[in-house]
Amino acid sequence: MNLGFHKHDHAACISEGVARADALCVEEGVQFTPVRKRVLELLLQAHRAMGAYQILDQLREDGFKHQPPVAYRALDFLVARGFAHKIEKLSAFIACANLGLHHSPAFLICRRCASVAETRVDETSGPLSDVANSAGFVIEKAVIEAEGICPNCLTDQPE
Amino acid sequence: MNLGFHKHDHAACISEGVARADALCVEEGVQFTPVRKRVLELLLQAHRAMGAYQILDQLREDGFKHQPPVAYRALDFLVARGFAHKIEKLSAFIACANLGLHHSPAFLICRRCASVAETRVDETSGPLSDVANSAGFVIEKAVIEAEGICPNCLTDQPE
DNA sequence: TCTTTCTTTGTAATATTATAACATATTTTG
DNA sequence: CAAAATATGTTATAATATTACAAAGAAAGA
Repeated sequence: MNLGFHKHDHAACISEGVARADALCVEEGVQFTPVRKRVLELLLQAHRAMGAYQILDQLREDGFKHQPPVAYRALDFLVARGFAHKIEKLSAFIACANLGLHHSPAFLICRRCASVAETRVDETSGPLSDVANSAGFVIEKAVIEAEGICPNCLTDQPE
Repeated sequence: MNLGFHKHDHAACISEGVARADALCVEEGVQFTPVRKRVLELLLQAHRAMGAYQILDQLREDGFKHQPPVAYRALDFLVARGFAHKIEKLSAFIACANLGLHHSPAFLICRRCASVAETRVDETSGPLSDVANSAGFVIEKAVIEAEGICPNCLTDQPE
């Protein structure tokens, strides 16, 4: 699986992501407004987790309005539709790497270079679901965030 | 597995928890100071996730000093030793349910009654480790927090 | 088209969570 | 005891997030 720990055609990945989100918004009959689009672009461009206030700074530079709710609203929209995810551990946001696929994301966060890779886990099976099922707990959403060292940082230098 | 979604001898669970932490601190040669002990007691007593400022309020009532660092330091201490855990999704803290056992905790968070159950998952196997291993990512710590509805709230009433 | 309704945006104020920095006190170690 | 390490007291502030309400814009029905 492509975990994002390598180089790729980044310009294409931005435009494709935006296009896909655009199409999904049309399908669902929701408005992909300029701020929302711009925030998704910023996240795709950054290709890393960004804090809401970092996004806000960028929006200001772009001439958008820049009070906190502007960023949080756009982020809420993107997260609600699965176009972006919130990394709880970092209080930050990242563009979805599998835009359009309904999925349950899991993240590998490098504590050295702060890169974040998105992967998927099976929600319906696995140890967590087993425990939940036997306890009678109904899981609706799972936050799965692993911290450690990414392959690049492992080989680069000793810590 | 006891997931905490039922009644139990709570007084005993508090005193046992504190005693176990006390013993572990002696073993490791670290100081289980009054604030640290009191914060663990509060968490055990509450039997739910508490925010740092909630803890701070309790400390104030107990006559402890109550600037934010007082709570955060005690919590850092407890978390570092596995006596308590931080629930990232809630920005809150909870006493460890398996105090003394080295383990990788996972949580089931009820979005209706806000109860939090701690369980364990195997760190070394499972889908997440598989993905990490094949990508060459070394996992050091995993945040696993499932949100949903607990058995009590499921049976209690419709949502 | 009109007008009603729903959704989105603008803005100010504030709430919540968390840390930095530095002085002082206490405990442990040699 | 002196030195070093650890823990606490305190002020200030940083970083993250939400509430509340007014205004603007888009969508839907008559």
